[in-house]
Amino acid sequence: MVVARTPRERWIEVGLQALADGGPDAVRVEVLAKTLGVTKGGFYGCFNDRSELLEAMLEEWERESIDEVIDRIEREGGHPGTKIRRAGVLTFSSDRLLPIDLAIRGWARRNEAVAERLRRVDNRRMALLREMIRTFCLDPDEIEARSLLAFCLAIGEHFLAADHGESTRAQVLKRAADLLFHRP
Amino acid sequence: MVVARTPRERWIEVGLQALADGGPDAVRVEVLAKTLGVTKGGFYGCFNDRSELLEAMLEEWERESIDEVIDRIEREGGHPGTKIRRAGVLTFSSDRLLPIDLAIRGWARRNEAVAERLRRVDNRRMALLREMIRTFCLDPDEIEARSLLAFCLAIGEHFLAADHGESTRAQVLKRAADLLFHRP
DNA sequence: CAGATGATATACGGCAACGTATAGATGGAG
DNA sequence: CTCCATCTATACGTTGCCGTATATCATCTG
Repeated sequence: MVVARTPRERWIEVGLQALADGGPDAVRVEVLAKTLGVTKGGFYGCFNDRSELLEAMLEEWERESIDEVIDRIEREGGHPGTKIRRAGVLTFSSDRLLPIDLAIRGWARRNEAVAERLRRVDNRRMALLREMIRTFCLDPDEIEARSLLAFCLAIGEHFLAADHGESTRAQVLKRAADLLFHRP
Repeated sequence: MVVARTPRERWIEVGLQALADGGPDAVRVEVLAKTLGVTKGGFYGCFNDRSELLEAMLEEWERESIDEVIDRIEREGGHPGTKIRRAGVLTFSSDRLLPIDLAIRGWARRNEAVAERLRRVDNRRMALLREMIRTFCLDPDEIEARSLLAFCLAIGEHFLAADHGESTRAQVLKRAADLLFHRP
């Protein structure tokens, strides 16, 4: 068995990078090949076509977003507050995962299969948020509302262009998080 | 002077529709022509090239989003709560403007010129939110935090795929809005 | 009614990307 | 060292789209 010089995983890796930088339409086989310093020759040995790469990219993203992040924080355990904070750091502070995450959210609006995967990942994350907020809030409806607010803040922040006068975005985010995560 | 059968505005209109449906990469001159039931012949009489159409689309969107929505609610006046509610209805409940708005947000992440326009529009909207929240909240930092939360909720909601158990998204949104818009 | 004017259709060349076919290179097995 | 399996480079045909050039067609004007 001759080893692949450019294995499947590398195509997926640069594919996710291209997705993060330019959306799904920027994931072009020949462009990825150039990025890797090869031609597309080997690509069609790993994948039947471009759509199969897109599928594999989503698979990998879902795996990294759930298996790696969530399973890892569950394994390390700790107080719910610690856990959700660690989950936030692992996904939304990751220079790697965050741009991919945002790109996939835009993609999901136009593609039901992508939306389905996103739903699985988002439901896991919402479960963590609820768990954390339940530690200081009793009303289930309010738990749900605060969880949605927190999630929307984490995501929506990156889709907003507004300024905040003297304050920085980080300062306003901090204050907003305080409102959500402290007993009313 | 012979009238244009397909004037500039119609290209912009179907362009915005294509943008809403498939993002900026879906705005293809020949595709729009087919949508309009014509060929691209007349297109290059209205625009020098495709990028000029994209520019004009953004111009039109900014105009509709600010001049029409904001100026209109300012003119009609009323209590800040009434105004911001009317503004929300006019933009975020619009089957026309909302999908364009969301598409532009994704686009802005990859294009500085688009981000600049979005900033102008978002700053106007944030100003309305602050004005409303100031009616029941005194702390300027908290006003800013609540405004950001409200805006992120309105936008982020559409980029989230999570479910809410027995509740509907609309119910959770209602409760979340109550948390933000009522005196602490 | 016959140009003239201006909008649109048609035809063209070019480019970028897809997917296929084939030839060549490379590493492991004997 | 040689051969074979397998991966990759190259070349090709096709498609979709851009932008240009030119022909055609509709409408206004005299």
